[in-house]
Amino acid sequence: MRSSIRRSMPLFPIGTVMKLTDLSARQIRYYEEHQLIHPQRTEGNRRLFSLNDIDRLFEVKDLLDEGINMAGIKKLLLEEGKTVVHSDLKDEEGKGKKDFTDEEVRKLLRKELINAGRFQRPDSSFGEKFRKFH
DNA sequence: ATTCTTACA
DNA sequence: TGTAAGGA
Repeated sequence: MRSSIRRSMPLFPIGTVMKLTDLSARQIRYYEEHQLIHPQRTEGNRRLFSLNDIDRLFEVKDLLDEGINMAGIKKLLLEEGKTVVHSDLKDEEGKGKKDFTDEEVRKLLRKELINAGRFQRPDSSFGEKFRKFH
């Protein structure tokens, strides 16, 4: 299939994920405890989230808005999780979910790099834009 | 400046 | 879930 960057590649620190998903660090870490996401760690023990982790976070957020509790969310996402967790080479097959094109990924990464070396900037639209890819 | 873990007036 | 504390 197309030449895409593996969606499970560790890329963003928790701060970025917070802005993207509009979830608190507390919530993100809590969902990790519940095996809903599996961010990797850097040598310094910092979490690095992949695009798959972020997708999952959005799903969790949606389910939460629908009034579903952790137990329910885990039951729903954990099954599918078996596919996502080990999806280094393939993860969209049979799930009906679109994959990011290299250009889309590069676009996101570029934005990250640009904002990485600058002060604090309140961004409220990126999360929605990102979400639109779904 | 950021993120991490632990714990709870 | 928020938030403070103390270290990396």
